[in-house]
Amino acid sequence: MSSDKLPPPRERILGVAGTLFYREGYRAVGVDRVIAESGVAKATFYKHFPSKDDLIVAWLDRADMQVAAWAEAATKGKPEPLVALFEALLAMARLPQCLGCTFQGTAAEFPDAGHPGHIRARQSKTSMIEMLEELAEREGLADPQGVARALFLFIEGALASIRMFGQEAPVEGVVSAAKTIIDASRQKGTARFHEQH
Amino acid sequence: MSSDKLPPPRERILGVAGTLFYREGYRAVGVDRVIAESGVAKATFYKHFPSKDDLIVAWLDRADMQVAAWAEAATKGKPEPLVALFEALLAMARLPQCLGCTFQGTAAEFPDAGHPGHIRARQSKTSMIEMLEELAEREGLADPQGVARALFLFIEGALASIRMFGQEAPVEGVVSAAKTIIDASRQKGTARFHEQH
DNA sequence: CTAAAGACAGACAGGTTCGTCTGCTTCTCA
DNA sequence: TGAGAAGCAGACGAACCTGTCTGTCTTTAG
Repeated sequence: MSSDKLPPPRERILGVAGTLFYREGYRAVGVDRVIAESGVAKATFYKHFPSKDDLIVAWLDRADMQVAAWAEAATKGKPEPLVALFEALLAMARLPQCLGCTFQGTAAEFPDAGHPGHIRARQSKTSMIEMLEELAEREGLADPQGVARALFLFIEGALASIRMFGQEAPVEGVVSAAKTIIDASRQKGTARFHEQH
Repeated sequence: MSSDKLPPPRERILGVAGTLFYREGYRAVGVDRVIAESGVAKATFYKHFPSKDDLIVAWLDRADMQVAAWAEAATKGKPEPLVALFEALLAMARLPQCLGCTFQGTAAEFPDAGHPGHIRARQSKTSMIEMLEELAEREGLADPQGVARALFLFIEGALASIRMFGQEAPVEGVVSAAKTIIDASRQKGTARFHEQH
């Protein structure tokens, strides 16, 4: 009674491919394996995704939606949305299934800036920066763009560390470090005291 | 008269392989291409590097030495070595041949934590963190480990951004952001004011 | 009931991968 | 001068890759 019906082929392919790509990388996972593990015919696969690159981009589209939904849920209605975002980041880093950022992995596996996957990954990161700027403005911080970019570097650094170190990544301090950056921008009177030198 | 002698085969292989691996990735560059471009016989190649993984690790050894030398040169004798390190990082990011961090790329292409390349990359990052801790202690900062880890995230974030965005990476603010973190740790009296909440 | 669309199964082609192996040449050093 | 080490050149195999194609079966719509 409980869902004896499989999801449609396209969804099965995308689910399997996303998991494998994220865990093992794009080049390490062949199309044949995606096809076998999603229980689909080869012709069906190539009907939905004319090439492997199309599948990669489709997966990145899905991943971008998931990231956006995660950020939305983490910040919505919070009094300090930026701090809340970093707390959510830290919580995510502690999940065993968190292996870092798939967009960073995409840029590393396809260094050519013109590759469709690289382009899609860059889009996602650009919108992440824009979201941070928007939050910084909404909190009335001085130099919202500068704060957003500094915080973006923190996020990227944390995600890269997770890929490198796994669960032992040294990211515990990311929340308080982010607070330091945010608080420094809150002191409008003594703004940018660090540029005295 | 000026060096009509080629470097020995091992050096040629390592030089060519390093450049190609860094620019295009490990899986995108086959051993056949490394052999062809370094003008070496296949048997010679496999004599010096019994497997491709051995070549990868040898390249990472060399890259680690280069990074250590770079950090040494950037901080040696400077009154504020941590700040100087970030200034050097920013200068490096502006070089067109800078494409990000090869260790991050290694971890992304070989997500398996037990892969020889991943292990070697993790070693390099661990020693980078230790160097930062040492510098933080030498500067007499409060909570040197915490500062070192926060600064490490900045470095990793900047390097990941370079891989993603190239020359347009939003890293200009990394120096002043690092100063903010460092200065916050210098105020020993009001230490960790950001943890009031 | 019939017709058409969609999915399954799998062979096949052309290219690339890593690594082994066989000859031949050059250099070094005793 | 002669022997051994090292390097060059390239064939070869087995596995793997992406993408195409043929054919059968099931489902759905009119």
